Amino acid sequence: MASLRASGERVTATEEKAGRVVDLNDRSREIFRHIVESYLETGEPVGSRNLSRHLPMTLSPASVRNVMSDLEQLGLIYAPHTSAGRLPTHLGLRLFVDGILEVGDVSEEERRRIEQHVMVSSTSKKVDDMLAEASELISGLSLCAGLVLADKHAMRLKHIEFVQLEPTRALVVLVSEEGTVENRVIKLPEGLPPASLVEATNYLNSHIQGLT
DNA sequence: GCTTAGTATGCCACAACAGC
DNA sequence: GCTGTTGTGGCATACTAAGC
Repeated sequence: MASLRASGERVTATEEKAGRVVDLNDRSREIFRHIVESYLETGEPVGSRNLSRHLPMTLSPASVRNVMSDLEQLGLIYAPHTSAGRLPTHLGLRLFVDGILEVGDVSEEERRRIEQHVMVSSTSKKVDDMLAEASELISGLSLCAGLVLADKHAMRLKHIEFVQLEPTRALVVLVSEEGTVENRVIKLPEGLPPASLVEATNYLNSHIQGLT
């Protein structure tokens, strides 16, 4: 399985597959990129039909399936079951992230553009808008997917809300003083009366303001 | 629990195109 | 003209979710 480098160092099966990925044509790369990006966005399997609709080039679902089949053989994607779409494998995600990291150093010009853009944005916009714009800017400069994370340690709470989804699940909505909103789904103890959530909401809102 | 609709894949046949 | 490659469409099948 493992081949040998010129230096005699062994190449793992993973590295070997990664090398074969380089041989993929632009279309296969584009499809792989869409699968990973869609997965990162929704967490759901990506189907050939949906993919064919959203691809920049015109390809039928069957053609997309053929490419998907190649990507599956390379171990980059897999199907959770026969009638589901495809998900990126650990190897696929690894290669995708490596691809992002290997875009290269940011040039002085690019750095200046980013800083200038963020400075302008920060004076007039909400954090969510700034993050979206920063992601767009990075994506534009790198020609890859852009991923931007905000520092959550500094988030100071302004308001909290519990929304019961099911008897044992609730959605927690956290609003920060900066205006950012975060959602979390939590498990509830069985038999918890709905009034308890209202009580918890009122209690927390009177005690958490300004806390991290 | 059963039925139905929607969506997905695999397989096959066919068409278009390029290379010989 | 023949052959191989690539792309497309159609059909059968599988699975999930929703409705009854």
